[in-house]
Amino acid sequence: MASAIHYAATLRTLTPLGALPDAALNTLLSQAHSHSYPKGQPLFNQGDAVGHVAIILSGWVKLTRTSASGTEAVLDVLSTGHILGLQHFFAGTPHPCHAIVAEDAEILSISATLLPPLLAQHPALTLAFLQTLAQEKNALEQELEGRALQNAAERLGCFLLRLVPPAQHKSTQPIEIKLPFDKTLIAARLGMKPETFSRALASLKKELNLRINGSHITIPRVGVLTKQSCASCSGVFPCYQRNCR
Amino acid sequence: MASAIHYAATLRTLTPLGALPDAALNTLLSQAHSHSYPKGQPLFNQGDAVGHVAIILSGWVKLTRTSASGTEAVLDVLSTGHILGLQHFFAGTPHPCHAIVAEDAEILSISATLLPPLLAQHPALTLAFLQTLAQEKNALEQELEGRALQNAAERLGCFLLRLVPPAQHKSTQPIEIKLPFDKTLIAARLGMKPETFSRALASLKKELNLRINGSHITIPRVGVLTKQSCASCSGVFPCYQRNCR
DNA sequence: CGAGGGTTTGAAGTGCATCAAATAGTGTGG
DNA sequence: CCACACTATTTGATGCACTTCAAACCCTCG
Repeated sequence: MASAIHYAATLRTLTPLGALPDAALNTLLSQAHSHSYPKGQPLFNQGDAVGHVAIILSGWVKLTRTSASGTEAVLDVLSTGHILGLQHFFAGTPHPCHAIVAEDAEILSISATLLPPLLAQHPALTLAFLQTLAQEKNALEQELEGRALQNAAERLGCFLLRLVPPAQHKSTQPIEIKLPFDKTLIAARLGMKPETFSRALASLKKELNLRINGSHITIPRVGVLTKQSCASCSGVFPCYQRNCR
Repeated sequence: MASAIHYAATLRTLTPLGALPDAALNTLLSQAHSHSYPKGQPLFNQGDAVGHVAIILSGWVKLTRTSASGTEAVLDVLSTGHILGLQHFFAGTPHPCHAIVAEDAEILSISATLLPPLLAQHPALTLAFLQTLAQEKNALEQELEGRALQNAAERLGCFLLRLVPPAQHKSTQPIEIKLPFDKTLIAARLGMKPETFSRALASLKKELNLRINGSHITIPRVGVLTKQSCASCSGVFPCYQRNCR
């Protein structure tokens, strides 16, 4: 456990907590604690009561649901700046999914009891949460569209594109990106099996002359990848409000 | 166009507008107008600016996205009490999807310009919107899980179960339900082709002794359907916060 | 009655999953 | 620094669920 005040700047730019005035944010952070979690550790499980919200400071956390027959669906894999449990707090339901650390993570916990008075005092915070949730819901609908309309290779291409830094979206130079976590987890995140992921990547490599070295991938021409991946999608790259880093 | 005051009671129970005091709701409704739209009519299109929010008073509206190559994904099909465009208003983006009337509908339009002052004056409304959005986001994640883990027949079974009135969830008597819209649209809503829908229904019919007469379906034992449909899903029926009627 | 959309049925094709096994990569203890 | 154990990733062969294409059927409505 450590004090969390020195994360203020990060939280201000990356999360809706930026809607709070400095003093209120500092007060809030003085009541929060950050903690390191190793890969594999659950932050909460499906069915748990929502006792606190958890802000990811670093690392990756996957949200999953497990069916009665034991298969696991990965809903999302989240990183710095994402607030876990917020929507469950507002929905008034227990956690409907598991949150499991996918890559060693630093997590800031805020007790749910602190939120109601904070919301009452700071309407701007409430609106900021509303905006965040609305954008996340849009992103989720886009995800659903992708599952319906794109094949495995297109979904993967789309994922790779979202790893390209915004400054290089229009670049005509080769771009090197690094996969942020396990290929197995990326596969699950994209709704496919590891074997399918591997074959999809191989086919993209062939078509687009990707250079692949473990988790490092060089895309010779971003524009060409865009053309192949965005064909059966309703948006045009860059299409995601929320990106993947 | 007609005045909308007489919808107050409906809106109070079915929508987050119920968080408003009577006077404020009535004022709001006096500035809103209801209008009938025939099947097929678009309420807004992908890319449109968000000029107003639209509350469904009756009928059905489908939300769809169209890919560059022309295929259509149905995100949801919505009915009485759902507020269209709210999340796009809060996200600050143009409409990312089409809203098209699927069955003749009565729609109440509220200009988006009315919302900011209303939210400023009524924090309870803001919180109610937050709750609604959070629940809808949960439902969407459940949908995503379903697409990942359930096969066509299971998704259909799940859909049929959500048409059973809550009072009869535990009943051991045969229940008759009526499909609320076209089988073709239900198929799209469930992420399958009409042919697949038809075969899935036929297989459920055989396994569960459904009686099928056009859009009227009799389920001899709800519990048996539950067992077959909820097997590869993380929830236990009744699992949906929001239901389908 | 006839036109046209919704629905069903059949036959064939396709993409992804599954199963199985090889290979590469990573961390551990000696 | 190496051998081992273990996991991640790739590759091949096969199966299955859903799609696609085609045609029949059915139902409603002018």
